[in-house]
Amino acid sequence: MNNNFNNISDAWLFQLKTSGYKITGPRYCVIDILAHSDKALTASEVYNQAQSQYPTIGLVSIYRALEKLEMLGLIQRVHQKEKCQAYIAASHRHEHLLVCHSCGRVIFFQGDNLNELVNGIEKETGYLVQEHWLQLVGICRECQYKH
Amino acid sequence: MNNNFNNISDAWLFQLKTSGYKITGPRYCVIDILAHSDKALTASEVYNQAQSQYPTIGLVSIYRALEKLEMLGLIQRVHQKEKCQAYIAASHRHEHLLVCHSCGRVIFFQGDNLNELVNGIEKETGYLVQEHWLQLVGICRECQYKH
DNA sequence: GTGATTGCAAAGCGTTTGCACCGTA
DNA sequence: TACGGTGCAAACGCTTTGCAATCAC
Repeated sequence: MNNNFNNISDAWLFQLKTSGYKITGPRYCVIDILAHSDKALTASEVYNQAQSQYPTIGLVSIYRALEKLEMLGLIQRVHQKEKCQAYIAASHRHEHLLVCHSCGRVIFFQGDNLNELVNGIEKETGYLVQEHWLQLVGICRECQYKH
Repeated sequence: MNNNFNNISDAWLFQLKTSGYKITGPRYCVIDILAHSDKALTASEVYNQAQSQYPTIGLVSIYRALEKLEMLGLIQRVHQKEKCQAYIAASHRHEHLLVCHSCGRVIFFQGDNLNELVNGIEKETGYLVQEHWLQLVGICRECQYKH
């Protein structure tokens, strides 16, 4: 296993290792899948994809790998109306999500400026606002042309 | 049972009735609890509160009542990091949520203007943005003074 | 009276835990 | 070699379903 960061997977593996965890087959497999997915995946979706490249993998290992990757800030949950248990590679910068309602593809965007809004709301309500959570839902280019 | 709309409960009961559903004890009870709560409540939280005023109520009836109230647009889910199964009275106007991270109290606010941001993102990404979802998390005035 | 609604019990589903075995470092 | 990680099976908690009894209209 090399440590030149040709891609996200390697960076994740490195961070796993330097955090004191071992690099194992199941973890490698989960990382490979999530680092290259542009759709948020649930544990069982990862499981299904994983079985072709690691047939003996157990669903439990997926759950445990997801837990660690989330703890390390490498993946994040995507909340949707129907379900909130899907994970996607986390963004390092301050970014927000745009989810395709049809195919589930996720992209990140920056550039919201909510400071003014937030300040006004703090004055109005007395709340101290700690974080904001903005997510757009729409239809991606490909799905628009499918219909 | 009267139909003058002294409060939210009555409006909800009226809408239930005019939508063809019967007004029953369990439904009345769930409506009474949710229409007067400023915190998002899960099914089992509603259940716990309900038992004092309707001791024979079943958890299943709570689930079925919540389902109908959500369908009618009278309540809505509140998404939080840990859990996304809690309901609160829905806002009619275009409003967003501000949730207290400490006590769970929810208030609504208006006045976001994301049109500019959304237009820019549509051009940039090719996505057609259908809805946006903005939620603030903070600490309410009371909880700030508790510590 | 009639059909919708209820509450119980059981099933269902996704997730977590206990444990003996295995594999990385 | 040591101990963290694995996979199986079982437990768990939340939610849904089947069904006979009940209740609103």
